[in-house]
Amino acid sequence: MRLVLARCSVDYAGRLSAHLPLATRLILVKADGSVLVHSDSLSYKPLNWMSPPCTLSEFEPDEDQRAAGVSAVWKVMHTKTADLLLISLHEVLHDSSHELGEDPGLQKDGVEAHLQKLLAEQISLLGDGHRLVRREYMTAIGPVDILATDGTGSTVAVEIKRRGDIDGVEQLTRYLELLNRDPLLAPVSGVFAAQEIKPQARTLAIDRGIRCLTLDYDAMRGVDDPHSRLF
Amino acid sequence: MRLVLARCSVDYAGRLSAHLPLATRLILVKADGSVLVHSDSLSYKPLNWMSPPCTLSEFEPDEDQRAAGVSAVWKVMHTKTADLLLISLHEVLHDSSHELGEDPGLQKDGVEAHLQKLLAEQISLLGDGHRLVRREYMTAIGPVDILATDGTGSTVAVEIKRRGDIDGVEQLTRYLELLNRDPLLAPVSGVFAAQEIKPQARTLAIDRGIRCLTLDYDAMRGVDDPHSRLF
DNA sequence: TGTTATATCTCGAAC
DNA sequence: GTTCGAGGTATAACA
Repeated sequence: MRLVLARCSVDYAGRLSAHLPLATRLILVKADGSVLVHSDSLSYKPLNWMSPPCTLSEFEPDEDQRAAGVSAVWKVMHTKTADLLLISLHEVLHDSSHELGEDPGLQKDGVEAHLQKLLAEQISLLGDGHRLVRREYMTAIGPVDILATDGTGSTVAVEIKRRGDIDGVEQLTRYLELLNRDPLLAPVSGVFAAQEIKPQARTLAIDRGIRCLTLDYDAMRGVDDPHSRLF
Repeated sequence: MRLVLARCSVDYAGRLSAHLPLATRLILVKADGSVLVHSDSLSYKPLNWMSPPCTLSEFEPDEDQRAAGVSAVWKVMHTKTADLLLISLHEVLHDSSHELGEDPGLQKDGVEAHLQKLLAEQISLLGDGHRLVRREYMTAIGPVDILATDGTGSTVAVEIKRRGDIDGVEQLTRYLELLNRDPLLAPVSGVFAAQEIKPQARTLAIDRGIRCLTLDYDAMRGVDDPHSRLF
C-alpha cells in the first residue's frame, strides 16, 4: 500500500466524466493496483477512484504542465473497460509504501436473513393459529421468503424486507399472482413484513389487499437470544 | 487527516455486529472525526468505518488486553445513533498527521439527467413526427421523464433509465395507469428508453404494450457536442 | 428537515 | 460469466 499526500487535480473519464480541481488530497494505491483519492472530510466514499483490475503508469509532465506546476502525471487505466483516471501531481507532501499482507476479512451477522429466520421461528407473530410451511418456498420467478398457513388453513405468502419499499410490494404481488394460479394453493393471501414500512408502500399494499406487518427486530432477537448484542 | 498503519482488530456494533480479526491495516482519521479502516485490497469500500458526526477517544488497554499485545484501544462513537467502533491497536507501523484544507469538490456531468436532456432535444429518436410536450411532466405520483406526442397527436409517456430494469417498467406502468385516467390525455402509450435494457424488463414491457427504445449515449452526445469526451 | 431517487453505486450469491 | 437483490448502502435533489 502506497500513501501519497499531494496537491493534485484529477480527471476521470468512463461511465461519466468528472474533474477535481487542484487541492491537497490523499492518494491511496493498494496492492491490487486500485487507486482511491480521498479528501479530508466526507467519510466512506472516495472523491475519485479506480477499481481493479487496473494499471498505473507515471509520466513526465509536458512543457505546459510543467509550467503550470505539475511535477508528475499518473495515468490509471482499467484493464477491461476503457475507464481512465488521470492524476496531475503538484507538490508531494508525503509518500510512503507499506507491506500489509492478506486480510482475513470481515465477519458480519444480522440482516434480512436473520429477520427471516426469526420470523419463521416466531411464526405466531403473523397471527394466532399460523403455521410455517417453509422458508424460501421456490417458484418459477424466485423464492417466496416464507410460506405459511393461517388459522383456517389458507395459504399465506410473506415477503420480508428490512425496509419495506414499494419494490417489495411489487415483488410480493408478482408472487401472489403466480401462487394463486395454482389450484392446490389458491386462495393465497399476502403479508408484507418489514422493520419499517414506507407510507407509499403501505398504501399500495393495502390497496392490493396485502396485509402489512411491522417487525420489531430487537424484540424478536431478544426472544431468540437476550445477550446477542456486543455491548 | 491522520494516517495510522497498524496491526489491529476491529469490532463494530450498530445496525449489525461485525468483527475484523487481527491484521495490518490502514486507519484513516479525517478532519471531521470520521474513521475509515482499509485493507490493502478491495478498493473503494472500507472494511469498517464510522460516519460523522462522531467522537474518537483513546484508552489504555486493561490487564488482559495488554497481555494479548494491545497497545491502545480507540473507541469511536456516533453522536446521534448508538453505533460504536472499537479498534484494538497492536504494533503501530506508521502514524502521521497532515493539514489538507477544504476540498473544492467533484464536478461531474453526464448521467440520467443528461440522457433526458439529449432525448428531449432529439425527440425524433422516438419516431418520425414526435414532438416534445415537456420534460418532468408532474403527476400526483411523481414526474414523468418526458411527455411527447406521436405523429397522430396521441400522447406518449417516456421513462428514461441508464440501465433499464424491471423497476423502471413498473414505474412507467403506474404513470400510464394514472395518465390514462385523464380523458384529456388518454390514450397514452409508453416508451421505456435506456442505454441498456435487461431481458426481463424488456419482456415485461412488451407484455404490457410498452415500447422499448435503446439509447446510444455516445451517438446522442456526439450530435450534441462532438468533442465532449475527454480523450 | 424528512423523503425520494440515483449511484462510476459496491458487493456477494445464485443461476 | 451474468443476473439479481441487499447494503451499517451513501448521497444528492426535492418537498
